[in-house]
Amino acid sequence: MPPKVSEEYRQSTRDKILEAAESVFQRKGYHDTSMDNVVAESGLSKGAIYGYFKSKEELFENLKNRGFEINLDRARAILESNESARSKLEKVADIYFLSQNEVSREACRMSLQFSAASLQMKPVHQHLEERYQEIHSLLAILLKEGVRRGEFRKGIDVDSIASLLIATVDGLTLRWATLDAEINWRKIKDALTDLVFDGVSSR
Amino acid sequence: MPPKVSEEYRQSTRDKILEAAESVFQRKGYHDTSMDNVVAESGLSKGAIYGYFKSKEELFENLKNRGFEINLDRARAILESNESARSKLEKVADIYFLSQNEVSREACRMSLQFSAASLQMKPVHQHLEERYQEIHSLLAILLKEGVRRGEFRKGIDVDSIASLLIATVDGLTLRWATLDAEINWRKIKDALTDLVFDGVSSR
Amino acid sequence: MPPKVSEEYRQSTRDKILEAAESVFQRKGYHDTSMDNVVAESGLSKGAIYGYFKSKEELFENLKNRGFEINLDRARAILESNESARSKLEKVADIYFLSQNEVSREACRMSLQFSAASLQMKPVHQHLEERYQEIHSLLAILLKEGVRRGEFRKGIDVDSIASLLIATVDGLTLRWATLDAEINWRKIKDALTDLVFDGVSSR
Amino acid sequence: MPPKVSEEYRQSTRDKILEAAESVFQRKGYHDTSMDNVVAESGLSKGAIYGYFKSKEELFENLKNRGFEINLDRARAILESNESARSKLEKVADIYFLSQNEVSREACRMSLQFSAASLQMKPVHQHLEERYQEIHSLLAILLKEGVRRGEFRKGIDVDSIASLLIATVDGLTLRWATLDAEINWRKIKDALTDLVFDGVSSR
DNA sequence: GATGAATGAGATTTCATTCAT
DNA sequence: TATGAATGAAATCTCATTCAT
Repeated sequence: MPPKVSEEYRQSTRDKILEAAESVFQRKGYHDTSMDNVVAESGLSKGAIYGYFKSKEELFENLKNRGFEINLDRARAILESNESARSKLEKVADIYFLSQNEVSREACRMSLQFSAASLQMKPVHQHLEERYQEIHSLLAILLKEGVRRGEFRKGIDVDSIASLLIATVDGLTLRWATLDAEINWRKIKDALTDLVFDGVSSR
Repeated sequence: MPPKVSEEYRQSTRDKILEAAESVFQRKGYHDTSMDNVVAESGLSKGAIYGYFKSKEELFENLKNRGFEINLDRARAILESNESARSKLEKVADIYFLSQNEVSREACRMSLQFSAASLQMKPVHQHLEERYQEIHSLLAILLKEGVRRGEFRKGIDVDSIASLLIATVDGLTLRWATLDAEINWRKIKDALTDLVFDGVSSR
Repeated sequence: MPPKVSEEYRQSTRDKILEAAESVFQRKGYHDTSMDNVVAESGLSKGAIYGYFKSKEELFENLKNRGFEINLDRARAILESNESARSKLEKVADIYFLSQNEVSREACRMSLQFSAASLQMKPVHQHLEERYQEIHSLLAILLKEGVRRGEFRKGIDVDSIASLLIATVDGLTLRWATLDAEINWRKIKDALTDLVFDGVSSR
Repeated sequence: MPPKVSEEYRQSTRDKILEAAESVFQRKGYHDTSMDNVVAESGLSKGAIYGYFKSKEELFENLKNRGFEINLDRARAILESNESARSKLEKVADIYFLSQNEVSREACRMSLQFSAASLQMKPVHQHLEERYQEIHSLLAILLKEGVRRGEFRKGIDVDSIASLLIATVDGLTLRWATLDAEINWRKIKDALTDLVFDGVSSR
C-alpha cells in the first residue's frame, strides 16, 4: 500500500533535485560538476538523489533545455491564426526573443551544455534532433504560406531559409552563452526581421 | 631518437601530438578523452607528450579552431580590393563556406568543443572573444562601405547585421557538428546571400 | 557501514587511519610510503582515506610527534610543585626519558620524519617551532628559580643551558632513530643529571 | 688508449656535479629534487651525470656530510698533544663549533638529509655509524685520560658522557637546520664547556 | 663520449555509485 | 526510505633512467 501523498511529495522532491542540478550544471558545466555538488546544492542526501535518477547522466538528460527553446504550442497557435505571414513570422520571433524570462545567460549556457553533451549522449542528441525538425517544419510551413499568399518572393529557398533562421538563433544563443557582451534582444530582433523581410540591398 | 636538427624535429613531434589530440578530442570530446587515448593515438609515450605540453588543458588550448575559422588574411585582402560591396560580401561568404577542406564535420565538432570549454578555460574564452571582435569589425566595415556607396539601404543596423551574420554561421557550425543531416554548403550559401541582399518580401 | 553515533564512529575510523599511517611512515619514511601502503595497512579503501584527509601531506601533518614529545602538562605541574629546583629538573628529565612507552625507536623515527619534513612543510615547521619555544621557556624558568634559590651557580647562562639540554635530548632521539645501538635510558639519564649538576671536573 | 688529461678533467666534472647536487639537495631536500634540477644546476647534460653516477641515490651517497663533521685528523692531533685534558676537550669543541666555514645552515640541512636518508639507504647509514663510533671513542679516550690524570672526577660515566656530548652537538645541528633562530656559536660553546666542566650546582 | 628525447612504471587524487544501517 | 561512509576504477601527472644519434 503505497502512501497517498507520496506521489505529490515525490514530484516535489524530484523538482528540487532538478533545480539544484540545473543550477550547478549551468555554473560549472556537466563534467566539472560532481554529484556531491548536486547533493550540496539540493540539500538532500546522495542516496535520495540516486533514488530518483539512476545516474548522473540520467539526471542531466532530464533537465529542460530552456535556452532558446521556443514554446511550440504558442508558435503553433500563431500559425493557425488568421494573420499575414509576415505578422506571424514576427510573432514567432517575438516568442523566441522576448518571451519567457527574457532569455537568461544561464539558460543559454545550458543549451550549450546540451549541444556539447549530445555528441556523447544519445538521448540528448535525439531530443535535439526532434526539436530541430519540429521547428524547421513549422518555419517552412510559415514561409510557404507567405509565398502562396504572394507576400514572399516566389524564388526563395524555403527549406534553406528555415535552416538559416534556426542557425541564426542558435548562433545568438551560443554567443550569449560564451562571450562577454550583453545582447539587446529587442534591437537584434528588429534588425533580424528587417533583414529577413527586405534584405540589405537598396532597390 | 633525437636528431641533428633539433628544432625541426621537435616541431614535427609536437605536430604529431597535436594531430593525434585533435583527432580524439573531436571524436570523444575533451572530457571523455583521456591522456591514455592521446598516447595511443599518437604512438608516443605519456612522458613524451608531457614533455611538450604540461597538462591536458594546455594541450587542448594549443589546438587550432579550424571549425569555421575564417582565413582573416584572405578576408582582409578582399576588403581592400576594388569591387562592389556586394561582390566583396559574397567572396567573404565563399571563404567561410566553401574554401579550405569544405568544412569538415570534425572541424565543427572541434569548434563546439572550444565553445563549451570556453566556459571554464580562460585562454580559450579569450581567443574566441578576440576572433569574434575581428570578424565583427571586418563585416561592419564592409557593410558601412556598401551603405556609403549606395549599394545597401541607408536604414540598416550595421552592427546588428554583422552580429546576425556571424550568429548564422556559428549556428550552422553547431548544427553540422551535432545533428545528423548533411549540409549542402553551396545551396545554403546561395540562400543566405539571396536572403541577405534581397530579403523574402515580394516588392 | 555508517552507524548511529556518527561522530564517534568517524573518530574511530580517523584514528585507525592515523595509526596505520604512523606505522608505515615510521617504517618507510614519508616519501617512500605510498598511499597504497597506507591503504593496505589500514584495511580501508583509498577513497575512505581521502574522505578523512584531503592529501597525503595533510595526513602526515595530523600525526602526533610522539618522539620525545614531553608531556607539557605534567612538566608544568612539576614546575609548580613545592620542591627543590634540582628535584624538579630531575623529575622533568624522568618524564622525558622514562615515562610514556619508554621511548620507542619508532616514535623517534617519526620525530626525525617531522624534522626532515619541516624543511618543506610549513605547518610541521611551525608546530616544531612552537614546541621548542614552550619547552625552552619552561626549562629557563626552572633554571632561573634554581639560581634564585641558591641551588644553582649565579654565573650560569640560563638560556644557553636550556638550549643545550633540549639539544641533548634531540640528539639522543636522532641517534636512537638512526643508529644501531640500544640506549639504556636510565643510565643515560643518570649520566646527564650527574653531568648537568656537577660537571666533570674534580674539585 | 685512454687520454692523458682525462683523469683530471673527469675529476673536475665530477666535482661540478657534486657541488650542484649538494646545492639543490640542501635547498629542496633529497626527494623534492629531481635529476632535472641537478642537470639545470650543473649545466651539464643528463647523460653526462649518469656517466659519473649510476643513480640519484649513488650521487647522494657521494656527497660529503659537512654538517658538523668534525675534522677527525685535527682532533686526533690534539689528542696526542701534550696538554691538559680540559684544554684538549676545549680545543676539540673549538673545532666543532668554530672552525670550517663557521657552520653553515645549509651544511646542517645536509646533515639532516643524511640522517633521514639513513633510514632507507644502507651506505649512508653505515657511514653515519662509522663516524659516530670514531668520534665516540675519541671522546671516551679523552675523558678517560682526564680521569686518570685526576682532572676529572673518578665517578663519571665516560661512555655515557661521550654519547651525551655527541648528542648535544647533533641536537644543535638539528635545531640550526630546522628552526628559525640564529645561533651564537661562541656563546653556546662557552656555555657548554662551562656546564660540562663544572655543572650547574653551587658547591 | 655527450646529448636530451623518449620511456613507462608508479604516484596522487577524484568521484560516480553502492549498500549496511 | 533515507543516509552518507565506503568503494575502487580510472584519471592526471612525474621523474629516474635509457639509448639512438
